[in-house]
Formats: sequence, structure tokens, C-alpha cells
Amino acid sequence: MAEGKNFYARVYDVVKKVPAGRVATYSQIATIVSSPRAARAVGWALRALPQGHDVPWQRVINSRGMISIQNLRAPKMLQMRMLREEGVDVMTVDGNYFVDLEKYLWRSYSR
DNA sequence: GGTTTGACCCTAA
DNA sequence: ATTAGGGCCAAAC
Repeated sequence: MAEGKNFYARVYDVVKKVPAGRVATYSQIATIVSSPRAARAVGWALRALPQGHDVPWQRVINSRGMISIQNLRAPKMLQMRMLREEGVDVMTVDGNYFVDLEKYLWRSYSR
């Protein structure tokens, strides 16, 4: 899978493979594309998403299943709504949004 | 080319 | 259990 591409492209490619109604974690994406410790780099890649992208960035969350996004262009509220549109049950706790990883975590290689 | 930043993660106090 | 700190990787300054 596109291993010769840039880091960005690889991250996007993996995120695109996440099916609707499922979520993936940053470290999971990092593990697939490169190193398990490159979770921050994945965040960088998603942060720099180009306009007109077709990357379902809303399906990528942290390991605790919490949405800690602070990007103005992509409010947590928006992500929460998009996930719910896909059938993912998003819980609201103290202004933060949580997703049940045990239930919605994407498992492509580990099963 | 060293320093800073960032949508993170893990360990220790 | 909650909070604080350091570490990791890749890009922008």
C-alpha cells in the first residue's frame, strides 16, 4: 500500500480505509504507516489536510476514544455530529466527546 | 540545520 | 484515581 509516498499520503491512505461507522486511533494509524510512536506525526498529517480532501478524519481519535481536537476549522462538535451520522454512538461527558472503542474500533489486521 | 510546535501516548508521583 | 512531566516522530520557522 503506497509505501513510496510521503508520510502524509500514507496516513491519508490508511484513514480512507477506515469504514464508515468505525473509528481508529492515532497510534493505530501510526503503527500501520510507520512507527507505533508516531502518533503525533499522524496528528500533524491530519492537521494539514488539504482542501477538498476525501479523508474521513473524523474517524480518527485518541486511544481513550476521546476527541481532543482543538482545530478551529474542525470543531469537536462537527466531528461528533459526523460520527453520529455514520451510526457511531458518541457520548458527551463534561463538554468532551467519547466513543466506545471496544465497540467501534476498526480492526483490519488484528482480529 | 537547530529550535519549536502539534488533532498524542506512557509512566511516575 | 487524577495530575504532571517527559518522550516520540515529522514538518514548519
